[in-house]
Amino acid sequence: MSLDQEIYQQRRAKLGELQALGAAAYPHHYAATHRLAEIAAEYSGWDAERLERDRIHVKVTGRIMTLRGHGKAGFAHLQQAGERLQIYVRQDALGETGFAVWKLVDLGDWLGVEGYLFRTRTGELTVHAEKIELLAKACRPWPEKWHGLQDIERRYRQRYLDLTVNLESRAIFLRRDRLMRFLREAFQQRGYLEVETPMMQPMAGGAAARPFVTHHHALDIPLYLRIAPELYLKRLVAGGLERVFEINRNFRNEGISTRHNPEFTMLEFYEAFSDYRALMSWSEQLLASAARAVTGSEQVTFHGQTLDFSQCQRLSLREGVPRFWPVAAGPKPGPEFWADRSQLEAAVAAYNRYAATAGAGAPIPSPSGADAGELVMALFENLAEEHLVQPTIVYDFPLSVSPLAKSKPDEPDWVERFEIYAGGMEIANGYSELNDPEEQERRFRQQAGADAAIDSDYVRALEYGMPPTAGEGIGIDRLVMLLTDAASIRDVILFPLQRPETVAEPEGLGG
RNA sequence: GGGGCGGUAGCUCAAUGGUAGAGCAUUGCCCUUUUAAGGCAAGGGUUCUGGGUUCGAGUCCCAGCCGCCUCACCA
Repeated sequence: MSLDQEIYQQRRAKLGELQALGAAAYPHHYAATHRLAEIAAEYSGWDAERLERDRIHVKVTGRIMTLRGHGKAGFAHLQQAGERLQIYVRQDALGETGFAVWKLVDLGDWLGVEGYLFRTRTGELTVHAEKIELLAKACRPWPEKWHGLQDIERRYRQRYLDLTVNLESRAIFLRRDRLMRFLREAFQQRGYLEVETPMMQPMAGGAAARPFVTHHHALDIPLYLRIAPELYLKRLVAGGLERVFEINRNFRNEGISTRHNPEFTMLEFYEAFSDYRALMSWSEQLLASAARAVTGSEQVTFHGQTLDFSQCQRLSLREGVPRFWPVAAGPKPGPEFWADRSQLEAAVAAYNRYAATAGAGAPIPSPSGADAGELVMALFENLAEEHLVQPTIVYDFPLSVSPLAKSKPDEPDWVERFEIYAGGMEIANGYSELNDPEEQERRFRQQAGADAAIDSDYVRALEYGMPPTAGEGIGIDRLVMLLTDAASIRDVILFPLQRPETVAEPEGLGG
């Protein structure tokens, strides 16, 4: 029998002993008078004399995190919502039966304690227990109290342990919650309506990622988990919901990395009678206020660097290529390299030679097959992205990589689109929305290929008329990473996708 | 999918190719103001799996599984 199983059986047996003492193994409720945080807030200033004079009776609950037996007495720390409070028990205060219950208590158990506050010789605020009740037993052995749970895989798999033992992990999710509240409030104040659109879609549109496929039995049709809510949200704008936002999951059947989880949370929002310029300014303010709301400052530490959200740098995509051109790759492309096919291909060739020799990056495949826009985009992503540590708005993208964005009036091959980068990651993407149905249909057909299906209801919605609109998506998980200095997207997602585990059964319940 | 690193007791970690250890946790005894409580004693191992080299493998080699990092994929 393994130690796990041995401990499991010992602790189940203790539940039986507890019932023999007249207690419930798993009681239904416990009426506490205080949260541990309330006790800390109200009585941390009280000295021993005052606590003795105005004796404060409390009933508290918490999980046992430390346990120190002293013969016919003992100490423990209860933890509740990240707060700890010490309790002191002694046989003469608890009585024979109460003390027998104490003897059956283990690390990790949930306990209800009734008593009065006092200060120990070392001055620690402590509950002098008069009555204790086991509320739920930890039948599995608890992680080590000092080093805690380090194994990164187990921290994700068994988040319930991680959240209790690693309080910095708990703090990340409290910050995440604060960000979500802030964002909802900010959008409501700007007159936005929060909506929910289908996560199961008959066609996966709005982005170019591989979808997950499932099947609906009653209708006998394939359904796709959405890769973006975009096309549904814009239908709503066409329907007169002039400002809408949605915060929810997208699903992309692609690789997993420190910046990618197959399901991730996206904030998408659309406002009528607006354009990408307006959204750039508003996004800039939004990020600054979000940083302040969540961290208390517009300057945020991320991977040892200070990111300043008080203002975004701005840079056109086309400028980015010469700006971040590495010396080792030879002469910089000229300022209008993108307008001339031969200059562009020369730049790609120079970059590819550089990528091969320095091992500094991935080569850009098949320059002759790609159109100019794809090449400029590839150059930008390979050269610039990692340098965009300070919050930066990159604007004006090639049309060929932006099938849903509206062209620039004076440059038909370029669109009114921007992305926001910070910490070397893309965190937002927005544009003036294309609302000409014929133009949209042409671009869909070009993207999908002649025979492939396109979302013709979306085109139909545009045919009824969608007002001029600007929209944007913000990657919430990555934003949380920035605001919590997280190294991996998995640190900011409670249950990141992992290969399934086979759970060890504790051969409990007497076999 | 490519490359790099890792997998040892419940947890955190040690161990030149030579008897697998420590701290915490667990069990028993002592202990009525401790706090990583303390003292005495005990139990606990498929060293990820399978092959191979060797007198001898946790250690070296090969294959596989799992994880992390990285590159690729991913508007």
